[in-house]
Amino acid sequence: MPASRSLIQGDDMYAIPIRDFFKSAFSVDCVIFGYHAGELKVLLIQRGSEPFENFWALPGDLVYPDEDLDSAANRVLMDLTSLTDIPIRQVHTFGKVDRHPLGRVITVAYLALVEFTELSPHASSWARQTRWHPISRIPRLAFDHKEILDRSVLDLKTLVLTEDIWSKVLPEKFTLTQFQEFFECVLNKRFDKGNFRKKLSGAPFLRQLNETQKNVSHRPSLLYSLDRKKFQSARAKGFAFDF
Amino acid sequence: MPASRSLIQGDDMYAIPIRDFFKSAFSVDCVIFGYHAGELKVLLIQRGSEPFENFWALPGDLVYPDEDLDSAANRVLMDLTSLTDIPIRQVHTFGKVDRHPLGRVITVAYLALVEFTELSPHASSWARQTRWHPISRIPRLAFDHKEILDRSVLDLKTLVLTEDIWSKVLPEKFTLTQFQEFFECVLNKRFDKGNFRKKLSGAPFLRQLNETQKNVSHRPSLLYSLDRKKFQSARAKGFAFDF
DNA sequence: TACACTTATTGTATTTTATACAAAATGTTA
DNA sequence: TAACATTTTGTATAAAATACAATAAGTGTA
Repeated sequence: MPASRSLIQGDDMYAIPIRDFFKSAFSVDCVIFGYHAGELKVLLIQRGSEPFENFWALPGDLVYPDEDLDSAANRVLMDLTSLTDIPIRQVHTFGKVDRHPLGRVITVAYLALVEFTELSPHASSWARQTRWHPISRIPRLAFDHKEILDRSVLDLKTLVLTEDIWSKVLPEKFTLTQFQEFFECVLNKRFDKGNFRKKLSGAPFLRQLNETQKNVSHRPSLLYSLDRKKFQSARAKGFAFDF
Repeated sequence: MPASRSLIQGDDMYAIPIRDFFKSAFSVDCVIFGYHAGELKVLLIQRGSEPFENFWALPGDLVYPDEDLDSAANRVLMDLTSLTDIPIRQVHTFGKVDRHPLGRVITVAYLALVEFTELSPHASSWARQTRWHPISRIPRLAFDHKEILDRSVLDLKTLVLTEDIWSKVLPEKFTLTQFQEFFECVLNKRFDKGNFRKKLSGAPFLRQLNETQKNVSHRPSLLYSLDRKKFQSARAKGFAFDF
């Protein structure tokens, strides 16, 4: 395509009328990962209408003309889970010409991570049902959602090492074992217990509490909490886990 | 916004007619980084028309209705530099409601890295002029392009450690010193010469050639070349530089 | 109470990697 | 041939990663 087709940049000699450009839509799709006790799942909806009626799909929606992209992603998350205040991250934008049967629709994928037992997603007008699916067993998905999901799983692995998106999956007070199990699950690796703790022992963002586990039939663990401020400032200086 | 406004998902009781969603456009903007001899620059254009006439801006264009996102980014790069076969990477999508004066336009930012002396970008119908600007001295930019650029500089630092987008900035045959200088420049760090080489000495993707520098007034360096295949397979196994 | 049991926590010895710095090598140039 | 500039190799030390063992502190049970 010659540059001269361009209009918005100023040359309209052979240009497509600009109104022909303003006939597209964009959507957001949310990859909502759920973690609990060593299991990683993803929240899917079963579509209630065409196209791809009855197919499982990532929850998503068209973006309103007067709505920011990030707001749209938060809205979808909110509609489905009633959760606000969940950190979300943009992953990638998928824009193949024919990816949507109804017209030209590109979609911006977002990723979130929550504790899935704390959350009962409601079916909604547009979702026949919602269900947590283990990431290891995913049904056939609508649109290009499998590609979006695969990409997001990779991105999640990077993100847990650099950002505190895991802050919502651990209880307010957690043990180092829980902390380790989470990373083992997401990264799909095992760590030596002693060495894992040694690595974390200097971390300024882990506050050791004067409290221990209760009612466990073994030596109770010390409890820790996350100091978000200190994590952010460590991150700003370039900190990342090197698991 | 209530979920019930959604239409594409199936509920049209209170919905905005779907045609009202298909009134947006999207563009791509290319952050073309140029490297040469320890200097990092970015290619900007001076806009030839409104909006933001005469402002410096990232090269970009609206995406045609029948054009994939990646193709559009390649087209912009091609129009401006006549270079094909440059690896590009999607960075982020910027979608604030009012980011474009002509209507709802979200933009997908792409990043590329080239050797800037090998390239004479042409001014074009839509670009009054083009110029390489050192990343340390950037003029006021049109739209939200400063935000896009800042974000891309950060992404570049991550990308050079994990992907071979640097493959186009080094000559076919290069010295380890050149290799080191490139990373020092982009990452804005200094490395010990001996230790830097030691780290690289095991790298299977660096082929040592039976050839040395010519016409240098000091001990000539051995020349190396990149084995792309081996780099890719190392990368697939999780390799990344840890500079 | 004493002892088994389970997991937490600390420790230690070994290997590997990073770092700082120096020495030697190899071309050009005067 | 010696000065010069950079490459290349080496070495000594410090730091970090790893494997694995020992000890601690609860619960449950004889």
